[in-house]
Amino acid sequence: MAANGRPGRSASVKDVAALAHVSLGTVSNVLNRPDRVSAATRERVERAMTALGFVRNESARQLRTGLSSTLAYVMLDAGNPFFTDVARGIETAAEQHDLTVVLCNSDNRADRERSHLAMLEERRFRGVLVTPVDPDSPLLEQIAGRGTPVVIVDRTRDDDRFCSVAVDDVLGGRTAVEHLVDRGHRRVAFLGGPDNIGQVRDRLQGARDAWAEAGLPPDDLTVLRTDSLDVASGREAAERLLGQPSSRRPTAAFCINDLVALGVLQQTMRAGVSVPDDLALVGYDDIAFAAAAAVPLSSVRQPRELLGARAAALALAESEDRDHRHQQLLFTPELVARASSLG
Amino acid sequence: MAANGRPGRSASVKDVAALAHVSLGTVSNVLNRPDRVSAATRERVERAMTALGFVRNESARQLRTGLSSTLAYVMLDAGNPFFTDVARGIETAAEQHDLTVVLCNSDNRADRERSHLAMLEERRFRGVLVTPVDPDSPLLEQIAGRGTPVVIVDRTRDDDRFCSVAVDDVLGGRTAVEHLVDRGHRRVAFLGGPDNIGQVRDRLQGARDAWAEAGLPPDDLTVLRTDSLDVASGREAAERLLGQPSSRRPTAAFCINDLVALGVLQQTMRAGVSVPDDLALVGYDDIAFAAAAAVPLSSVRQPRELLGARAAALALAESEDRDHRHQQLLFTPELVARASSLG
DNA sequence: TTGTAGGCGTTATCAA
DNA sequence: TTGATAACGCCTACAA
Repeated sequence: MAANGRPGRSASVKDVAALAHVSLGTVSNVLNRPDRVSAATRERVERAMTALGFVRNESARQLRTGLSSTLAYVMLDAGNPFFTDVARGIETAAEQHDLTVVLCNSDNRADRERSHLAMLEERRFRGVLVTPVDPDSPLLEQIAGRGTPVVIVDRTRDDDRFCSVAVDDVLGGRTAVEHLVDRGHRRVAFLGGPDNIGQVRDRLQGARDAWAEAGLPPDDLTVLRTDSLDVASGREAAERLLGQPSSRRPTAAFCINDLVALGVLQQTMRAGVSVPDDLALVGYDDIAFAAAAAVPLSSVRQPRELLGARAAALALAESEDRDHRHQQLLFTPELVARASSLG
Repeated sequence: MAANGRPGRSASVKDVAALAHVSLGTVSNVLNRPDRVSAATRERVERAMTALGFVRNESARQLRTGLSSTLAYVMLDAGNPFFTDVARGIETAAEQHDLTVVLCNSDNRADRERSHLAMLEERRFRGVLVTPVDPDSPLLEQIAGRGTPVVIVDRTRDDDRFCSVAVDDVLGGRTAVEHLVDRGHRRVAFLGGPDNIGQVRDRLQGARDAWAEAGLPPDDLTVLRTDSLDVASGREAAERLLGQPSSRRPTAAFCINDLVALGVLQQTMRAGVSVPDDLALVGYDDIAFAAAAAVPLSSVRQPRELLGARAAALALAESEDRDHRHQQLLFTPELVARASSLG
């Protein structure tokens, strides 16, 4: 296969040049400015390339040019469809600019996030998009300081040292609770946690705002904390919820995301409690599984793919623009009402 | 931030050497053989590194050493939890060997798979794991030919030019149908497609084997084709299934994967048809959403994380072993019976 | 223990 | 249009 002399190393421009009886610079020209080389020699060079199975060495290219054509997205949890949809948006946008995207999964672990970011920094990517486990990680500033565009996705930071794209979580929480109040609910539970996640705080804040503005007693909006944002946490929280005497039990639950809502739904059905008659349910994210649930789930939709696409565009703009001004984009969520909250 | 003279380029070993008043080789030693440098100078060098915000340039390192410490997994569909679980297995195994993993999503598109593979080839990764859209893509052989270990994940090829890890799909199909026959079903539907996917053919083959061995008439195992392997396809197939007169309608359905089964479940409940009383259901993959479905889904479990972990190990072994023999690993699936197929 | 020099594969500049 | 050459940042002999 590797028809050149050195085992373990594949053919280089030098090998191609030798076989085609041209200089190494000419081979490079065939690669990068084909117009500057005569048709005859170009064809000869190209034949040599295929004969040797030549493939450009991107490390050398990048070392020389200082440029990379790949974007990285460090995702918080590859198992959550929300983030894979964001990733799809990134990929679609990147594709239009001939960039490729690699995904890194930090799987909710700060240590893994660190090791990914360190790897990305060493490889000098064109841009790094990240939904951070730890939004305050110094690595983010460090990478940005080296000149690599860093875009924070689906999180906000208080500073303007990065571009960021996010969705208005306060508004999302407000929208969900307004909907439930409109539907006549007067005892509502908020299921979510842990509290150190900004989104959890924001959505709860929005929920409380809506509740207060409806003039309802604060104590009737109960909060059930969850340890994480997955299906199991939803099941567990539902058990606590259903353990309350039905006279005092909330008639609706607003869940921090669809995974939790799905867990609640499952536990509820198992207990013979009807959704939405005995318990109305609103989730968050509107992942595909939400519409496909046994009782189609009402959910607060975020523009997932758009989020990704704009994040990619921001990274690209920053990498091309000498004096770029960071932007914080905030999108508006939208309630999608389905059977789980409609009579 | 970049305290050296050249704008746009970050600090190099040379800059560090200058600041620490040592030679460039000493800096390299601090990086790679810290034991060979005196504590005093080492500390001086390290101070210079942090002062300059030095981060090793991996492109240069890789160019020089020819070695990479990152593995890539080109996944078929990042939105399918099956593949993210495989990816998790890969990451866990890689982590133990101090390798990092990047994920590429081909999203079921051959063109995107090609562009990812091309990118990976140019970057000379340590190993490439791939669940191919196109198992016969010449790029796979090309990459392997260049000396990069290529491991085929969850697919089989007829040749032994690659390592591969897969699960015995014929056995899986057999197991599912044996279970349904055991439960007394005498009219069963197989829902899956398209037919050019090896898994679809294999699982159907296994289903037919079991059916024949039970001495049941071939026509009573009906096949409903789907266009793809997602929830929407399941809903659509269920409509066709439920359109049949209930006297002739199959009493059980074996679905090509859990996404399809979830779609069937949803459509079934919407139509007021009871699972499992009117229609028993068995899926495939045993993704987390299966157990969490409204009616917990019976499913054929594949050892997803193990699959990934072993794939990573094979890639690593091949990259380290001069005369490596390719292995084809075949794992055994296991039926997990839940409410959807139990009376 | 530390310094020097050569080269990895590529691109770009400058001459021819 | 083509060729020679230097440089990107790093690692590793080998020399001091």
